[in-house]
Amino acid sequence: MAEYKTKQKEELLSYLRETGDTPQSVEDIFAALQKRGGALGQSTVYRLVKKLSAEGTLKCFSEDKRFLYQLVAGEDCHHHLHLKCTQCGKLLHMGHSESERLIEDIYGANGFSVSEEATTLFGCCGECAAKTAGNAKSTHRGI
Amino acid sequence: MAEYKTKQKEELLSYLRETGDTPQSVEDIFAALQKRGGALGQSTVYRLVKKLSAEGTLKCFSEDKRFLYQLVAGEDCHHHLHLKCTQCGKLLHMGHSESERLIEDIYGANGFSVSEEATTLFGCCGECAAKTAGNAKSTHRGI
DNA sequence: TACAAAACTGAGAATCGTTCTCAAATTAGG
DNA sequence: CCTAATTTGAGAACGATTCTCAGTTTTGTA
Repeated sequence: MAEYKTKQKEELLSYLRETGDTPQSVEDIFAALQKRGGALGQSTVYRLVKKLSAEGTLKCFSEDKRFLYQLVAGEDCHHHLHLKCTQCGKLLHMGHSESERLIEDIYGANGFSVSEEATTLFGCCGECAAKTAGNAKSTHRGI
Repeated sequence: MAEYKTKQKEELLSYLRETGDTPQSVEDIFAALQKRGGALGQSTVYRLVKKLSAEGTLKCFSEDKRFLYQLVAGEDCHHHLHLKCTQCGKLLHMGHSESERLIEDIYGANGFSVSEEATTLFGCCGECAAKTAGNAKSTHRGI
């Protein structure tokens, strides 16, 4: 008896499946689910989102002062690092073996075990680099 | 008349110069400056830290639920990636050349340019790994 | 040196995202 | 079914940050 299956969790996942690559705040999720029938309480959304992130099912990003969540597509998806483009929002997936190698290198050099679930590398994807070949727009918040 | 020079700002910068590589929360800064004579108000610390970040004088990154600030010392400090231990909170600095190599590898494999300023790698440092040699306690917050 | 406008400060109130609490409801195994 | 483990939800609590506004400091100018 480790984990129960609830309709609230299904609703939440279903919604995040629809929104796909667009990271959602708890407020977004709560409001959207309120509108369609399946209303979950706020606390529940916070709890689920937190739990699913810890499991690696969701990725969590901080935006200004709150957190955004997005479904990590695919099954084996928490066995590699993710690359998040800060311009278009796209989430790229590093290869499994590439991730492993990188993490081992870092461990070798620093004795530090990078967590694949907790880490996201931010930067600029190839397409965006091609498009915006000059005008970078920076918010002051570092991350 | 664009900018006035105040002793509060000097105090703050002086403190951050001392703490150097250890990122400080507003609370840290406020408490420390309180202890020594030069007490600035909280609001002032918040204001200064925000302004200085916007100017690029400070680097700001998020830890759990609040922001930490550190002086962008010289040319070196923003030219490497950071490793953040989610257990003890320590911030390790990757070597400059190691960072570069890693970023180049990723670029080669994915066409993605990792931003050193925006990225922090989360995980577990050697000491903590030694201590808690079994019961891994993960916080969910990715960033 | 005096003056006034502009910028800065600080104490406390307000805001707002998130977590906590706890009783009630739901789920799964026996 | 029965019962224990787990999840839910409403609202209170919390805590980091921002706002407000009257008073102070800084700076350019006369």
